[in-house]
Amino acid sequence: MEKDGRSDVPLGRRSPMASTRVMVADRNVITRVGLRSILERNSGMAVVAEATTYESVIDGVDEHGPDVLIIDLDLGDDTTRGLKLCEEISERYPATKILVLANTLSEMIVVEALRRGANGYMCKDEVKADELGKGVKAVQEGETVLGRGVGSLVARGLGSTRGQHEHLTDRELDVIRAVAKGLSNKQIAHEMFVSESTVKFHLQNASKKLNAHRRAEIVHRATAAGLL
Amino acid sequence: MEKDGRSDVPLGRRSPMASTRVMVADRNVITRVGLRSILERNSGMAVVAEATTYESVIDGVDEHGPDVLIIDLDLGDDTTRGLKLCEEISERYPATKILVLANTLSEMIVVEALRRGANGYMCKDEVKADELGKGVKAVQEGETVLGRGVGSLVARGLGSTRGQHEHLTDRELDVIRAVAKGLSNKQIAHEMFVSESTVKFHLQNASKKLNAHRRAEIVHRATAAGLL
DNA sequence: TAGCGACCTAGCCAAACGGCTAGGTAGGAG
DNA sequence: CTCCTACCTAGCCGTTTGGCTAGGTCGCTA
Repeated sequence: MEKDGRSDVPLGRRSPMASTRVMVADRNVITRVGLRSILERNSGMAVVAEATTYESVIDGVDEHGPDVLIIDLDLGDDTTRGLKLCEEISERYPATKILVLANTLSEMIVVEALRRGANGYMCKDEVKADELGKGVKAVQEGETVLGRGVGSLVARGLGSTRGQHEHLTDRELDVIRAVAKGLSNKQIAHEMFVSESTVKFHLQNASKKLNAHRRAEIVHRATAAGLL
Repeated sequence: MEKDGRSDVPLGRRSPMASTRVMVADRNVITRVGLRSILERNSGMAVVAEATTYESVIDGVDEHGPDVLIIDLDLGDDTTRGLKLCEEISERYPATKILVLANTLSEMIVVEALRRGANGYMCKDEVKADELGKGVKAVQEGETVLGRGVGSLVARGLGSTRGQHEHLTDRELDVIRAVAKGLSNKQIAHEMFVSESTVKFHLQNASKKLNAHRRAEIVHRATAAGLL
């Protein structure tokens, strides 16, 4: 990506009267440019900063104090960091509203993001152009926005499971990643310097949290949830 | 998406002298707008058509006969259809070059796409803005373009495995999908109206093709390859 | 006609897994 | 201090796997 992972930009040449100052955090250039086009051209907003790495998001928010931060939680190889970022920003910069713009739709990620301070959640592949501007405006005004498909997903999840998946621990994630590589419990134990029993223990716990009963399913669900 | 999955657009108001006419097929509005911005603004190209579904791609190519088709193979829930599309277009419309623009990077998909007539392969998250224009121009001129990371991926794959993964059969895919759901061989057998032996048979074959040794790894690899 | 690929079936055996019970430690929060 | 969480370990037992060999039928193509 960009040399320092961040790029400042002259603000709103298209809309000098822009009422909303937004910052975009996404590793994908095409998406950044697309968002800028859509928001500046149609909604009279100004994209005042961009970021492509976890590190640079905070800096950007601090420097430019945007009204809304549009962020793809997956800025590296660990979506968990994106969630932590939500938490940090919503605490330290409450004036900046957060609109998550995700590639994939995972109930777990949605509720986690919302719980940690995100004000909205939309899915890139579902959203229409005009919904973006409306969504940004809505979160800026304090509303909580759930894009197409997201709302029903959450509702379905709450109804069926009463919202307990209480996120996997670091250790459990480690084990799952090893399982995905095709390792046996014995091999994983050796790799992690613990006993085979411990590996089975973590796997059992992960099974319950993910509501899976076989390691293949665990891998599948964890992948779908973007935890891998 | 759009009502009919396709939207024609007035061509190249920014560059009346546009030398390259490109068509964009991607379900994601943001990406479509972003590509348009990048290509028309910086490279003097014209995006003459867009498509968001498999069905509408052929129509678009047929009507507009673009020089280059930029396509995300994942236009629905079955990447395989994207591959078939490559084949069909490269056969029926040899004048239109195909540049695949993928979200994820999978050696298997890359070589399959190239084998079926794609002229280039780039990864959305890796590509830089200026590389897009250059890439489009290059494929238009008959070159084969592999974006950042793609080239080394393919090279690594060819060197290590001599390029044989000879794609999974329908049946194997069915079994793998069932495995991902956490079903046992017995359950899968019952669901597919075959014997448990058959399930094991397909799984064994899939294992060899994917170079995996445990079902969890099979699921993981198949997922990574976008076959799920 | 022979050959090939995709599909289906059977049986064997050691290894791996899942599900459980029943312990243990260390650190943080109330 | 006590509760709670994350972490670690042990053993048991029935089931499920992985890997193998050795067959079979279709339908297509050379």
